[in-house]
Amino acid sequence: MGRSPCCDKVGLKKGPWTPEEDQKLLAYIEQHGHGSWRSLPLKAGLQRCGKSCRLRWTNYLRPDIKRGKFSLQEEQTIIQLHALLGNRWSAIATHLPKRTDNEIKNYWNTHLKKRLMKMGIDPVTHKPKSDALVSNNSSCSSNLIDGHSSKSAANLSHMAQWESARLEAEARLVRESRLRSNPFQTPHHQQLLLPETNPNHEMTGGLLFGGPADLESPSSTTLSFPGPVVSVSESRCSEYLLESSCGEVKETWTPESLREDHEDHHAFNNNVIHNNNSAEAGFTELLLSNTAGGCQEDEDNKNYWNTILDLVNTSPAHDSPIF
DNA sequence: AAATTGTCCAACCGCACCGAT
DNA sequence: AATCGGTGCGGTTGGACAATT
Repeated sequence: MGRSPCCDKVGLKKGPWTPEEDQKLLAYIEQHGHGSWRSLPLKAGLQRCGKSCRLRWTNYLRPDIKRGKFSLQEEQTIIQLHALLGNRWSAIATHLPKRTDNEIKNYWNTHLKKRLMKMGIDPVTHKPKSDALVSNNSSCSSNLIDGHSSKSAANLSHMAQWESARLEAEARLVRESRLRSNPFQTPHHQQLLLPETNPNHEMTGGLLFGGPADLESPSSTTLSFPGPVVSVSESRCSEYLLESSCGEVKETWTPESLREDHEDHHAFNNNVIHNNNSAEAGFTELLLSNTAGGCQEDEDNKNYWNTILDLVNTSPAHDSPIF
């Protein structure tokens, strides 16, 4: 389409921000909210493009940012979520309060990815890099992972696909909900009014969802499949998750059946996360605890995650100065 | 002590998405 | 339906700093 640049680059400053610039940006947002990022620099007296201001704010100046070393718990969460979501940093960041997607991305690239590789685990697939490596070394800890069936891995991949879609919607809701509670939020953008209480919330996939009357979700979630692009309902995602985790998928998911889901995706849009806490805690819990059914695949899945986490936690490399 | 190499992370860039027109 | 502006996302870069030779 050939878009015009986000701002006139001529005369605009690039590179590291000075304390004075930070102060100007902070002061302006505290007083007015960011409003339109495009027009902010001029109003705030900054020689920066709006995009640069937004980045500086979201990754550095925002008051709700935690800086410093990642805790073991945070590392585990990142690894788990990355296994399911891949490089969906913003979705992952949703589950790590006060961490930015950029920070998580950097931490993954500089620490966790290397650590997994050193352990012989492919950081992309989260599986041992080669079967040969495993079969040739029965004492190798990665053997524990590879004992896991390919069926389970396939299930995991399906789960990831669905969970990914759900998380996207979830992340959006959480972001918007946060904006609501953020005193510096833009006054007219992205405002979302969540009900304070919900008399009939139900557990769905480890999360609390309100009834249809709760609110209209800002957008649907779209998945890409071989075939038509469809939207699927939250309830269907959860069903699928449960089915997959037991290895008992009851039906083949054809484009037609998925299209049916498109029919009721409105119901998905009407589902709402009841509050931030349940939204942020829900998924990880689901990941590790939706094995209540007790079927073999459940155990396999649980073992898979436990093994990854154990490996990371007990790896000598973990304490090595290399990392 | 100086030069080289490696690591980290803030910031940039380009693209995609979404809503408005 | 097409276009446009605003924003968000993920990949990449480059400079500062640390470690090593």
